[in-house]
Amino acid sequence: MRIGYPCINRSLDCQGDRTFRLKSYSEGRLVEVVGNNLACLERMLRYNIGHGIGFLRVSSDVVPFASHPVCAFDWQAHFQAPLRRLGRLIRRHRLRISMHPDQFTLINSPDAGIFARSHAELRYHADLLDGLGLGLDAKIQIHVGGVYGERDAAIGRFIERYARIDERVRRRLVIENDERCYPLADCLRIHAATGVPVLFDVFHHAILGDGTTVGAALAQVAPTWRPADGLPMLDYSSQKPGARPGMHAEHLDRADFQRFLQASRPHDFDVMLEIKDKERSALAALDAARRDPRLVCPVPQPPRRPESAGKERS
DNA sequence: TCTGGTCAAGGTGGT
DNA sequence: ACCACCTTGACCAGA
Repeated sequence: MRIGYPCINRSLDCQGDRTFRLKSYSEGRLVEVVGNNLACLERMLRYNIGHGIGFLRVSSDVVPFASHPVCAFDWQAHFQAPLRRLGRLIRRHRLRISMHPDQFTLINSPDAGIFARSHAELRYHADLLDGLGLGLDAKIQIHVGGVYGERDAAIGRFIERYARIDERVRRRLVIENDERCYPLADCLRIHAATGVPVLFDVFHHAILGDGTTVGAALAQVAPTWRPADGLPMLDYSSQKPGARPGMHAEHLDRADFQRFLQASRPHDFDVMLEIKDKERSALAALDAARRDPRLVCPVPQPPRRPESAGKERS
């Protein structure tokens, strides 16, 4: 079990998801922002290594407009060296990486144009993970999509479209149960038809589920991940007190997290904390899990010769 | 320099 | 048909 947080580290004075307006798109601007985002990603990775955080969701905004027609720039070639370097850092410390394209990525839309744009967006995510040189355990998680008034047809369309997606996307793609449209049971049904692994969202399941316990749900989800996919990934959050059901908490609810750790035994997985205060909750979760035999932390920084110690950080 | 309206993309659910 | 919400900060035009 590794523990992680999504996209942003609030303790650092850098943002790895900086973007700009489409209207002000230029190659110069793109290069500047991507350079910034990669530098900040490196700082997040080093922070995580230093703090025992083994799992990170990389922001979809690392390369703004990457899947938009306006972007004709070969960013993969231009940033090949830094991408490779970050990838080596990730692999050396056995960090787990995921990405989560946003809600506009809908492969089951009846609109062929929306599917095409979503496919392009997924290719970008795969390009970034490939560019980092990461193994197939680095996943891209999406939701099933919309219902469009006909669930069965919408699920059928997902299955059809999945077969048409590029292999280099498909081998990284996983689907996640959501809190409005598609509960775990639907995801498992889609898995049975396609083989796509199912990423279990504990909080969504509590809102839109059939009452299956966490333990029983994990027993169903675990076999959907093949060995090459790595450990199953999970999303965990808890309810923001007093807010509309479904709102993510500001801080880790330690007691709830410990109940989750208890209930999830003996299954092993990597858990992503979808909680607003990001790395602070990850640190609290690490502390809450410190006696859990499943917990693994990044391999500590190997000792370095003094003259090379400063180089990689510059 | 400051401020607030606005930002690529879609779908759901309420009125 | 239309709007708020999801989620979120920060970009950037205009004062």
